[in-house]
Amino acid sequence: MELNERMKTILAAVVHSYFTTAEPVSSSIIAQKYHLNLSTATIRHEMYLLEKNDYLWQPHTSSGRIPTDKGYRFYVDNLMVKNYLREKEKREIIQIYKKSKEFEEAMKTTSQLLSKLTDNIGVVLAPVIYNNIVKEIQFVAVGNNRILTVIVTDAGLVCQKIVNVSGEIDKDRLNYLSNFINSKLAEKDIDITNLNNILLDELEKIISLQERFNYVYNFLEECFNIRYSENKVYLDGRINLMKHPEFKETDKLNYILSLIEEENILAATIRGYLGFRKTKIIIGKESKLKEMQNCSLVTSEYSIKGKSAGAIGILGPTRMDYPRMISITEYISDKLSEILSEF
Amino acid sequence: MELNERMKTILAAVVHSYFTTAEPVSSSIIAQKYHLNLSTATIRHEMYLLEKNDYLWQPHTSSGRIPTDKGYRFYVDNLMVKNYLREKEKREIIQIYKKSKEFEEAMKTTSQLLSKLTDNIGVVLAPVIYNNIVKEIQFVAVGNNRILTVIVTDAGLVCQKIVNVSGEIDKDRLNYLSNFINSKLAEKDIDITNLNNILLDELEKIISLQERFNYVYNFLEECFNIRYSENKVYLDGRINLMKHPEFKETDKLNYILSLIEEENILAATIRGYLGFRKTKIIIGKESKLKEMQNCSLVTSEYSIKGKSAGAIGILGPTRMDYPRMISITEYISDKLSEILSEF
DNA sequence: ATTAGCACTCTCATAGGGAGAGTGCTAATT
DNA sequence: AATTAGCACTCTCCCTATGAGAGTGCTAAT
Repeated sequence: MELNERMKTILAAVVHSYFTTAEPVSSSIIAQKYHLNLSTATIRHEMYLLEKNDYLWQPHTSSGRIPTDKGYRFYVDNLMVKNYLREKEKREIIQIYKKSKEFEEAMKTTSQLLSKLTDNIGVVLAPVIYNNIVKEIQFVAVGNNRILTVIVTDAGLVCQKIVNVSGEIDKDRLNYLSNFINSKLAEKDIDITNLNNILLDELEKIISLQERFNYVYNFLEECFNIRYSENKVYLDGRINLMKHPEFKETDKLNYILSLIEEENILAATIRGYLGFRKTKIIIGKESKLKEMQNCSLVTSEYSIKGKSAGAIGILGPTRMDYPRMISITEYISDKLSEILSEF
Repeated sequence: MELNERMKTILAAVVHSYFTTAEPVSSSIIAQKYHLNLSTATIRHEMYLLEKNDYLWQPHTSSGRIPTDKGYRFYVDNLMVKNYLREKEKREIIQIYKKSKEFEEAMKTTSQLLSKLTDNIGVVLAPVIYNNIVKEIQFVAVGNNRILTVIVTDAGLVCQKIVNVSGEIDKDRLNYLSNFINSKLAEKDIDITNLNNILLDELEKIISLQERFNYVYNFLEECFNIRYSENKVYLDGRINLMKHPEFKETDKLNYILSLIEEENILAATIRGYLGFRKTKIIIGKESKLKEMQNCSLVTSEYSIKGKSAGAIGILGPTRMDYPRMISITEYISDKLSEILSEF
């Protein structure tokens, strides 16, 4: 069924009122607060139709109405008015970011900003590295039997790993090795995912010539074995959950807490939604995760030097101020992109 | 008032029964479950005295009794029977640790182990570095205008920092610099806290002689400026809170959630209790933090190569199985010490 | 010193009732 | 044909009452 204009107006009013008060919305509230010049009976009739079409639902007969996931979806896709951050808010965000001189700090600041500005949970996925071109590899002997491998990518991301080796470390050989590898890297663009295969193939050739490289082979294999599955996630504002009346019910709180406990699952979920467009909104049961059924997630991708790198987002009850969540997420992802590109 | 033997027995029984059932303990329950060969009236009389002396309290007149913080304290200090982990459990812990090849992994594994084994929140404070002797410093140019500084301490801890520099990096100068610094480090034991002062003093001398070092001065100042306040904390098992009936009450949950939201405060609190003895127990209001008033914290220090490095702990409701919490915390801290010492 | 006995207190579950909010339906109005 | 007034009906919420049950404190007897 196609919604007529009046139904759209009423749906938008219900979404707005329910977001504001967290109470089921009655026909008289719509009539009073939104000046539609309609009687409550007429509004009631339209709400009845909206309910029949799954845009609204009632906790019990003779109570006011609450938007369904479908109702929120229609609102987000067709009804909501874009929100713009005030200049003052933008300045404050920029001001706070000025203090972030390092990568880790920028990530933390971002999740804090997201949670403070939205009163929800702020989520930041660290940049993925696997589609990056490897620009440079350095080996640093730390102590007597450990080597710190530093991989620098074209986007300027730095990826480190400490590997234990048996036996003394010969610094000259280590130098020779890194010079050799870096010369190979300069020749062609090697994706970090292929690092292992390509470089070890190259090394095979030398090893057959120069036996003395043999001892580093195992160590290199370990160095290049970067675990892509390990997605660092920065979360902030869990306590904000307690501000929302929907999470007064223990089982709903339980769901969302177990969602944010398993950071890997949350990260994988967010990644699963990426790539289609910059900002993405997942409302309640639209997610396959049962833990997310009472929540909405607004995510926005950020980039480093123009190349998509990761995503930020906010997680809260489905009853949220979607226009504002979107504008905040988008603005912050833009700023984060700028900052990370400068590093 | 000095507690007589019978009062001690009854107090221990109340603590045990309340831990098991989470229900206020009545005189008849004590009589039935703990076979003291006393009538309920006698037990009631002793409980009355225990209450008068603040070891027990009643939620309301004519209800059973619950231990107070003081009651738990007396139990922990004088009554509880030491618990020993079963060999099977020890083996399982060792087995799980075998997978941890890296520092970061060991930290995460530890917090997970703590939370899984105790059904409470597992806390791990990363090793503090400020009382370590600096053994070695390496500079690695990453990209064109960034330098990765790697500081290795005598305990084998590695501390890294990326610093932006303006202008091109001369690799020969960087080498010269690190050789110079490492020679100075070999001469005397420099505490990491004094790194900045001492080395920059030394550099001053050279700079006056060799003008070309001037450009690195600012950069070094930034490199050595390690922020000690930044205490990395690993937390796991927040969801376990929901298993305990005491946190069904929203405001109690609120308190503990805000405690674990501010990881820095939690870390500082735990650090504040360290040093006196290996294992420390903080019960409810014994902590000055109002957020901790419904919780207990059991912490145990771990060491690296015999030198105290950090602490692990578990955080849960005051109604907890103290003997078991202690044995788990102590055993895991021992294992963690071993693993970190081997790295 | 211990205990049996008992009155007393408080919680908890249940039921009833009245107020209030809000709906759905129908008949009247525009 | 669309809108609305009117009204019966439903459901929640809050208050009160009531009785059972658990547990205590006290006293007198053992």
